[in-house]
Amino acid sequence: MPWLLDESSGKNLQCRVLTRSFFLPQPELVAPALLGKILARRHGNHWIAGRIVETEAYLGAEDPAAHAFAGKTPRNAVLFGPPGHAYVYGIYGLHHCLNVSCQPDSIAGCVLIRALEPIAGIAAMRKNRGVAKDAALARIASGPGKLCLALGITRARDNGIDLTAANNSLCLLANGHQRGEVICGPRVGITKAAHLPLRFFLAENACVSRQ
DNA sequence: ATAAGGATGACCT
DNA sequence: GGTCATCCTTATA
Repeated sequence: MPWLLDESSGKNLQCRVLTRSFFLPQPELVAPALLGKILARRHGNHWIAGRIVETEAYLGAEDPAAHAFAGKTPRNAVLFGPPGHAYVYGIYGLHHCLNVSCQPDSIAGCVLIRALEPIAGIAAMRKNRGVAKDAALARIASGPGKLCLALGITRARDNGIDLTAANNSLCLLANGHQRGEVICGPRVGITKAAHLPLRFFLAENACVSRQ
């Protein structure tokens, strides 16, 4: 049971790792459920962590915008594996994006983590991003590429990691935090199936990737 | 062997 | 709001 120091409130947060069954339902159910949960990177005894404030659901064969749509390939194999694992891919040659696999083994589906509200290791996040020591908190991890850079997430290091094991260097945690109102809307940056309301974010949260 | 095209972010106006 | 930097996977020949 990890404890995280919330650097904003000064309080210690007792957390539990999310279970495999959390990720068993369809992505459109898991995506909103992940809002308010914590994505944590551990280097030995040191934690970098943030609360998830924005997600998107990507389905399987019925979703033309999903990487799994064209079938299983070496790149997207994690999506067809067991739930609760990290699918990390490079985009535009410049950025990485982090997804969590959903649904039972052999059924594709995932949730894209799009934005975090920094909780712990905030100085390290700023350093990883290459921004000033006093750069705005709300802009540190307010996008899928930004949060991967802030937490040092890459395909080479993290693709396929089990996010439901607290001992792993990357994992997903929950604490008793009560999240705010969830808003649903169209996904960002895609051209296919762009009308589907599969993006979820916390209302009036400054850390989402756009208003 | 080669070509096409992204689930983005930073910086400019 | 527009431009551009720039890499890897995939499909086709």
